[in-house]
Amino acid sequence: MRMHKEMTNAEVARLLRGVAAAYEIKGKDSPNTRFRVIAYERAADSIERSTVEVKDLWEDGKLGQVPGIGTSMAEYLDELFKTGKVRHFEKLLDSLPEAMFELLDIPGIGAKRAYKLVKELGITKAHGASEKLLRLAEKGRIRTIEGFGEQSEKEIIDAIQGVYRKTKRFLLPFATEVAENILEYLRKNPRVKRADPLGSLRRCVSSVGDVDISVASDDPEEVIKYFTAYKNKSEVIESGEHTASILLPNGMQIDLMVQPPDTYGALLQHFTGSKEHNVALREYALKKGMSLSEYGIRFLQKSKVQKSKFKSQNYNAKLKIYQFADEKSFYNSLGMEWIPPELRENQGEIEASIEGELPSLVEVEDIKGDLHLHSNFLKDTSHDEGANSIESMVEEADRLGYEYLLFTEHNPKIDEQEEKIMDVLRRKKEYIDKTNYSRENRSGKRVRKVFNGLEIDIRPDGEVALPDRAWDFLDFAVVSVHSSFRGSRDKQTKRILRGLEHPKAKILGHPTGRRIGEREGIEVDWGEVFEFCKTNDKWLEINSWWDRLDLPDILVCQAIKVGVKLVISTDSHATDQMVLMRYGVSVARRGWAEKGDIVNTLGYNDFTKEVRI
DNA sequence: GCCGTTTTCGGCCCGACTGTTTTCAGTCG
Repeated sequence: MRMHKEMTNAEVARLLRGVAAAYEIKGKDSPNTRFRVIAYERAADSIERSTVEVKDLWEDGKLGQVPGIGTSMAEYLDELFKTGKVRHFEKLLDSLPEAMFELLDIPGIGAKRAYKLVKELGITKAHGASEKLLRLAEKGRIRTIEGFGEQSEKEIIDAIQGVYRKTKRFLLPFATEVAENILEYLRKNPRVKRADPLGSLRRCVSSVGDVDISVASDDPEEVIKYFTAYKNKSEVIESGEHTASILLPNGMQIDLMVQPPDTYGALLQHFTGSKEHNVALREYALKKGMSLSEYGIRFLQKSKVQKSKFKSQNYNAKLKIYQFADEKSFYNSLGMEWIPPELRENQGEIEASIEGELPSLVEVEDIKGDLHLHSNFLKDTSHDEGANSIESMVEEADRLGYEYLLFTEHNPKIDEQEEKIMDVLRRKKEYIDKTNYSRENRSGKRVRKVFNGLEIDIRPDGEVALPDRAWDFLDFAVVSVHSSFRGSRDKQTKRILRGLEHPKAKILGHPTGRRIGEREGIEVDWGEVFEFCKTNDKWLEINSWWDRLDLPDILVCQAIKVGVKLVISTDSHATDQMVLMRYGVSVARRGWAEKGDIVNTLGYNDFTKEVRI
């Protein structure tokens, strides 16, 4: 396995997984090996999930912040980043065939099987090891190895071929919409008592692999029959007693699980995850003498918990397990508050829940205005024009119950003559002033204000793409990066801070610039940007656009800790996109945001005080 | 090797599935 100084998180994680595999094979005799392997795997998971580069943390002397990295691991990483290698790891890895490590990527093959396959089949070249394995499998060579058979040979073939196929992930808004159609269909059946999304979809992770759904019903057979009869499917993959899977024409797999209403709570809890949340929850319960599973809670003999708390619960004497109809009673029985699914990532929510200090998360209903809207009023803008009129977007805002809006068409192309730019912006201001006047008086019931803004490019050097005197036409504006996404952290940080210089540059739009599945965002010293925003009253946007969802949840969490104010906006380019606000809200919730952290939850009067215009 | 609301020592999540197994090992989520 290659090591070098500039290792990314993914590479470090891969290295640690390799070390875990090596220990699994070499340390058979030592009783502690099992846990050492787990420790390395946990550290790898933790590093892979971290949005901050571990190398940067190391430079700042903050390696200890990463969960799962203790004194030994920190010393090894220190050696790795300093010298480009870890002698201890090299010694361990060099004594094993290099080819086995590539096989670890194949589902169903772990350390032991990878080692055995490579040894028995004499695969020596590390590069292309899985292709070689595939060819040998197709020749029927694997079934001859002790511990393998025809079945496992076939599985290995499927798995290797599948590696190159099954990588597709779906964006949250898309998966949610598909799932909701199916949930709606299921709920129409009178035998369905409850139907819920599970897994990453329920936790509102920004992209999801497959869609899992659970149903509470006393008649699983009937529900499965009904589910597999869903019209908009391309095939039924599997249909059993309690579970079934269908495939949709777009390639999305929908897995269904049916359970009786009495035991539905533990099931919902278990399959909502995350894995890390569940592991931490079970470890906590274990210390109190309780064992948790998808079936309920079982008491260990040494348990000191008062079982009186459980009196109201269903006790299944045969299975010796307490069963739960809903999640709330499950968590409550552990002495905890119910934890919103968005928080279940083992990021401190368990501790907060025990202390009764869970945040009161922001909700869609709290939002009082949309601050990023593209109408079709301006032509020849630097990027996409909106599809609909200001009027139609204002009508939609009324329907959504908003009290104010900010129109933020892209700035006019900068190479136009300055007088021309001034002209169109003057016309827009006059139009909005006029419209507001008539609407406020006519409505009678509620004041609704339309603010005049723009979304202005921050150019590579940090200058904004607008003539200085044009700012006078605007109430306040969004500034955003739309180009030059590479570039050093230092340069990009300076660029952002300069872009926010003007007092009316109030909001930093889609701050990282990422497009999920397309490109990474810009590299920025977020700590510095957060401090700047806090001191200078700038707001960071959580953009609800389906493949942006930007700020990402983890940065939301960090920003809030510093005390930075955020806004949630849709970046709508058409009227029917304004309902996408819920996805921005879900990002905020995953970042532990409360109503008070989000500026556009303020009513009109408080908002104008906050924006100071 | 990590970690602390019983612990700085002594623990370490839980169950399903699969295969080659006559009682368990490996892998996964």
